[in-house]
Order: sequence, then C-alpha cells, then structure tokens
Amino acid sequence: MTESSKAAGDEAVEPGRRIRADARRNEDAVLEAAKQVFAASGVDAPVREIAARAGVGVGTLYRRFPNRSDLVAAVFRREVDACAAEAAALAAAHSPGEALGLWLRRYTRFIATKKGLAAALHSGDQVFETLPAYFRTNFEPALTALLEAAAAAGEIRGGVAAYDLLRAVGNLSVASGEEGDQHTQRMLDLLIDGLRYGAAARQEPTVR
Amino acid sequence: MTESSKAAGDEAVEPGRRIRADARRNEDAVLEAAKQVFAASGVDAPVREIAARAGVGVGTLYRRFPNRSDLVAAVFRREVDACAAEAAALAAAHSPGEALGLWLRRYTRFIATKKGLAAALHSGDQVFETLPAYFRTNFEPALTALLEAAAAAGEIRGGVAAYDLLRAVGNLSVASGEEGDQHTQRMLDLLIDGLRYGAAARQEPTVR
Amino acid sequence: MTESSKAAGDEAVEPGRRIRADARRNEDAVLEAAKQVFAASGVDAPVREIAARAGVGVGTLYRRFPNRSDLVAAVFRREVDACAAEAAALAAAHSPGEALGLWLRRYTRFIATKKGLAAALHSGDQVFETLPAYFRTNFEPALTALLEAAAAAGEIRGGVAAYDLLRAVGNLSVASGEEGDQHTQRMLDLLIDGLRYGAAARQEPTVR
Amino acid sequence: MTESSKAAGDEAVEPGRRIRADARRNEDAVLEAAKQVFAASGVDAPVREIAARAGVGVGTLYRRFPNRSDLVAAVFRREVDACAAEAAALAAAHSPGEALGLWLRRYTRFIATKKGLAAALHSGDQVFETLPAYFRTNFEPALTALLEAAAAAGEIRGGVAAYDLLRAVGNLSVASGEEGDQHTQRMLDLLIDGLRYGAAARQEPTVR
DNA sequence: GATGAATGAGAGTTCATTCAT
DNA sequence: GATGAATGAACTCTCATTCAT
Repeated sequence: MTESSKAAGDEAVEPGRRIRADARRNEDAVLEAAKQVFAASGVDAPVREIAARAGVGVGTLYRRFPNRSDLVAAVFRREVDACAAEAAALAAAHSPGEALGLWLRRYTRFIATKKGLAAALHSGDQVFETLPAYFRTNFEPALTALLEAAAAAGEIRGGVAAYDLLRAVGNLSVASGEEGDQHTQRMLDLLIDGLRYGAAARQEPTVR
Repeated sequence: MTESSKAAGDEAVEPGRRIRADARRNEDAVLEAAKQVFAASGVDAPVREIAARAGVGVGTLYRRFPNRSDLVAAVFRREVDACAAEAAALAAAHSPGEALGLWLRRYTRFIATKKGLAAALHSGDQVFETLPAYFRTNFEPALTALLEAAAAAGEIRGGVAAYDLLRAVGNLSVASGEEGDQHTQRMLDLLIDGLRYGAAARQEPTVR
Repeated sequence: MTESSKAAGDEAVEPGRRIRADARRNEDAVLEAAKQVFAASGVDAPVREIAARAGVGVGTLYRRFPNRSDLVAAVFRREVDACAAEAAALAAAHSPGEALGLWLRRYTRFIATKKGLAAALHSGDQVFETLPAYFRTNFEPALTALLEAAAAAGEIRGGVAAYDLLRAVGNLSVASGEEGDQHTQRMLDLLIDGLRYGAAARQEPTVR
Repeated sequence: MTESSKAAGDEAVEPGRRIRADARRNEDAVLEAAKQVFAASGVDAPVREIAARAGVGVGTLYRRFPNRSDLVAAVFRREVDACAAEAAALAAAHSPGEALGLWLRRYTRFIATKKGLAAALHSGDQVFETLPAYFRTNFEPALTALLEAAAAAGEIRGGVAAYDLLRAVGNLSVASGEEGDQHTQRMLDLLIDGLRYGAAARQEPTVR
C-alpha cells in the first residue's frame, strides 16, 4: 500500500496527531447505534437513546455531530458506502447474473432504511442537499458495472440504464410498504426476469 | 316515547340527548382543524395548535379524542368519506369519462395528504389497523362505478380492476414526491390515456 | 368603592372570565419567589429554583413569563410599585421630615435589590428599555410630594430636585457596596442633615 | 538527596528545574486571555473560550488554576500590578502633575474592568478575601508617591489622602456606568482641577 | 506536563395530559 | 360539558471537570 493511495482523509496531516484510536471507535459506535435507533424509532429519536446504545455520553455525540442533521447525513452516507461497496464483493464471489440479483436485494434493504429518513431528507436542511448527488454518484457506477458484466455474460439484456433501474426498484420498495418485504421481493423478481427476457436474442452488441 | 327515531348512527337513541348541535359543530371544527394542521405540520403537531385552530379548548378535544391516534384515524376516515362521496357527485355532473378523470385527480390530492399520515399509520397502533380496510371498502366501489360507467359509454376499455388502479395511482403519487405534483399529473394523464386506448376495439365483451 | 375606579386592568373585559383567583395567586407567588431568588442567586438563577420556591411547575412560570427578561421586568416593576406606594403611607403616618427620612431608607433597600438586576438591565433586551422611564415616572412624584411637604413644614430647605436626590442616593447605595449598608446609612444621614441645614433660614413661609 | 533546598520563593532554585520558559509563557497567555474574555463575556465565560484564546488545552488551564476563582483572583492581581507599576513609569516620563493625571485615567480603566469582576468578588469565595487588601497595598503607595511629587512641585495642593482619592475615583467610575466613559472623564477632570486649585497658596506646609 | 476527548450533571424549554372552575 | 391553567416528564444542548494518551 503506497502512501499515495487513500491520502490523508482528515487526519495524519500533522505528525503529532493520533489519539484517534478511541475517537474513531466512538464515532463508529455512534453511527451504528444511530442507524439502529433511527430504524427502530425514526430520526426524531432522543439523542440520549443513541448515545446510550453507543455507550458514550451525549456530549461525545454532540461533539462530533453538532446538529441532528449532521448525524442523519452521516448515517445515510455510511449506509450508501456500505451498500455500494458490496457490489464489488458480490461481483467477485458470484456469477454476473447472481451478483446483480443479490445486490439488487441488498439495495432493496437499503431503501427500506432510507424510507425512515425520507421525511427528514425533505426538511430543507442544508446538510441534506448534497445527499441525492451522493446517492447517485455512488450507486450508479456500482450498478452499471454489475449490469454490464451480466450483459457481457449474456445473462441479461443490455441497454438498461442503471439510474432508471435504481429509481424503479426504489419506487417499488417504497410503494409496497403496506404489504412488506414479500411484495417488494415479488416485484423485484419480476423485474429481474424482465431483464433476463430476451437476453439471448440480444447477445449481439446492443445499440440503443 | 315517539322520538325513538332519533337516528342510530352510533349514539343517541336515548331521549335525554340534545346538545348535539354544538357538540357536532365542535367535532367538525376539530376534524377540519386537525386535517389542516396535520397537512401543515405533520401528525405530531402540538395538540394545542389543533384546538386553537378549531376554536375549542384542549379539554374538549381530549374529551372526544382521548388519544392522538383516535384523532388521526377520524381525520383519515373523514377524508376517505369526503373523497369517496365526490365520485357520485362527479358522475352526476359530467360525462363518464370526465367524471373518472376528475375523480382520479381528486384521489391524487387525497393521497398527497395521506402521505403525511403514512408514518403514523405504520406505528402499530391498534386504532390504525382497520384503516386499510376502510380505505378499500369505500374507494373500491366508488371507483368501480366510475370505471363501469365509462366502459359502458365506450370511453375506456373494460376489465380494469378498481383496486389495481387505486394502488397504481397511489404509488405514482407517493413515488413522485421529489418531482412534485407535475410529475404525478403527467403520469396520471398517461394512465388515463392508457385506459382510453383500445376502448372502441374492446367495446364488445372483452375476453381476457 | 365605585366600579369606575380601578378600571379593568386586563381582565373583566369579557363577563364570562374569572378563574383568575388561583392564577393571580400563582403570579404573585412567582413574583415574590423570583424577587427572593434574584436577590440570593442573581438574575441568572435556574428557572426551576424560582418555580420550586413559588410552589408551581416550571410550565406555569413559562406560561406567564415566556422570557426571563419578562420576569425580571415584572419583578422590577413590582418593587418600584411597592416602594413608591409606601411614600403615601409613610406621609400619612409620620411627620413630613420623618416620612422623608424613612422613605429614603426604604428606597435605599430598593436600590440594593436593583443592584442585582443592573447587569441584566444593560443587556440590551427590548423588554428593559421602558424600565428607566417606569422608575422615574413612579419615584419622582412620590419623592417630590415628600420633599414639598417637608419643606412646607420648614423641616428641610426647598429647591431640591427629586430626581437629583434619587440619583444621588442611588449612586451612594451602589458605590458603597463594599462596606455594606452601614456606609450607605451614614452617607444618607449626612445627606438628610444637609437638607435640614438652612431649613430655619428659609423658615419664613413655613406654616405648620 | 542533596536537593533538600527544594525551596525558596515558591519554585525554581533547584538545578533540575527547567521547562519554566514555556510554563511561564502559558501562564501569561492564560492570564491575558482570561482578562480579555472576562472583559468581553464576564467572569462566567466558558473555560474553553479562555483556553482556546490562550492557545492551550483546558487541562493546562486547570493544572494552574484548579478553581475559577483562582483564575479570577490571578487576573485581578495581575491587573493591579500592571496598573500600579505604571505609576513609576509615568512619574519618570512626565512632570509630576501630568503623571498624576495620566495615572488616574489609567486607574479609571482598571476600575472599568474591575466592575466586571464585582459580582464575583462578592460571592464569598475565600480566594477573594485577600483581594481588597491587595488592592490597597499596591495602589495606595503608588498614588501617594504621585501626589506627594505633584504637591512638592507645587502643581497640586497637599494633604489629600491617596485612599480617599482612590475610592472617590472608583465610585465615580462605577456610579456613572449609565452615561458611559464620558461622564467619568468629566468628573475626573473636575476632580483633578480641584486638586490644582489653591496649589500655590498651599505651597507652604499645609495644615489641615 | 500538555492535550483535548469524553463524561454527565444541570439548565432551558416544550407540550401531552389532567383537573379545578 | 367546556375551558384553559397547571403540572412535570422528557428533550435538547452546554460546559465544567476528569483522565487516557
């Protein structure tokens, strides 16, 4: 691992700085706790509950996330990162078609969580404005890679725009809230079947 | 005791009852106020705000709606009633095709409000459990009537399930939240055009 | 006592209103408690402490005094009222000279309390802007009456401006903070002696 | 263990001691920062603000000043020292009369700051009990020297007690808070003029 | 020794809910 | 019955103080 990679996120800039061990641990704990609490009680859950679950004092939480929106945004980004990162992992461990299907299911679960944040995201808070772009910037390339691999392998048809699929699956997930996950799964399966349909016929380079 | 016909709704019947006039007035005022406040500030809005807008004391509000969920459910039902009732009115005043289009737009506005209640509806509160059934019981017949009339007039194709359409339009409305009403309108127009397509050809009994 | 006197402060405007019995009692209790707590712990004392001493919930306190400055101003006015009102009482019960001396001592104690509010009064809060005028409007006539009576009785010289004396005594009280009340008393006695000096020479017009 | 002479003033003397340079620097920085912050935000200003302005960690501040009162007292003493020290400097650089006037103005500014500390000084904290004596011990000789020099030069009358003048000017400054510095200046000028009055005539030994 | 991350008591403030009038 | 004053639990947020690094 060369120095050039990774760069200096926001530390290591000064040589004397370290201490980060426990600080980093705490930040992780807070984000994980916040994710869980947000999912269980909504983004308006008491700060204390998050702090308690993370095993830190409220002061620690406030130090890192002065506003609730900062915390919400951080949780959102963290989940986007985690979900997007799985695309590569799945691609490495499964056939292109399987990887695509598995990741879309994974993405479905991400959306389920995001639903909880929806109200907050539309609150007009400055902090949230960059989130949609973050969403697209991370998910579009990840899904595009999966789609292209599957298309190249002849497992699905080509010519499907990643963003369209992201939105479609997203809407599906949101809309089926009342029936729960099963409905979403059924619709998702249908969609994937749709992608598969005609895959052979379009084996040849597709021009759209 | 001749005044036994005092109606039966869900109270009265006994002779001693009167006061109904202002009591009913208060209840109406509270529901109307709650609808507005819920739309503006969400279902977690302060009770006081609702009471103030309704021009009653908080005590009065609590007397009729001991729990917030009672009030939320009552508002929901009231809006379902109002929206469903308009179907007949529109059918009487317009051509079948127009009536259908106008009512679907009206229904779209209902959904917009309902969106605000969504979070609460999924809170697990007992009071909310009967709401989906109430929704379907009222809307399905109303829309079915409109559809059948329009089909009979040859303005749209037949064979469309009212519930499917209710859900489809509902999902459309919810999913397009980010782009706003315009998006919903465009999609709704498209849908209605779809219904119109092939109307003539299917004039004869459709076999599916 | 005729109806015309006293007028309707801020109630009785509508016939149906009363309830005020306990509300008034609470307001008095809060003001009295605030006076004591401000004196003991300064105007930044915890709201809870004041509420507890008054025997009311914090909500009650907030209901009447949404901002701390509202409470501070109310306490100030209440003390001005009380102190000014004593002038007439003392005049009725004592000789003009005695009444003057006793009231100035009373005023000295008022200033001692006001000292605690001084910092707050200069905070720039809008609510405090009318206070100096309130101070002068109430105290100047009260002291003027005492001075004129004493001068008319030949007990002190005439020609002393009430406002000058108010400020002089005020400064005296403030400035002697370190030595405490005794110093203030000595200086006040001196001042009163000064008023008496030459009274005889001006005796002429005196009719007792 | 030959370093038994651990002691003397209150540190140093022993060979092992060093670090003094930066330790002293830190203490100075803290006191200077505290002076500014106290003046700007009062003596209840957050510790962090002082530490930040001083460029040290809060831990360092607490090491040297375990209690806030220690810091307040240290600032007070430091300002007394600084103000008193200027007397000699001014005497060396100006005529006796000028030096006196300049120093009294300087003292006026000291009082202005002290006003901010007044509330704290009366808090009953043990640490503050020695402060009045410290005040007098340092200022009285300094002003006495200035007065005597000016009297000897025939620029002012003799027989004025330094302490009386210190109190008089102090009270003037405090009492004129509402009108601001201009009032204080005018009164101070008047006072100095008063000292000058009759200076020549009293050149000879004054009998009081 | 210096640093600043962590802690948590405590203060302000809101608002659901009760209950005297 | 209606009203709204009173209550106090619950929340957010700040900051003095401690202590691991």
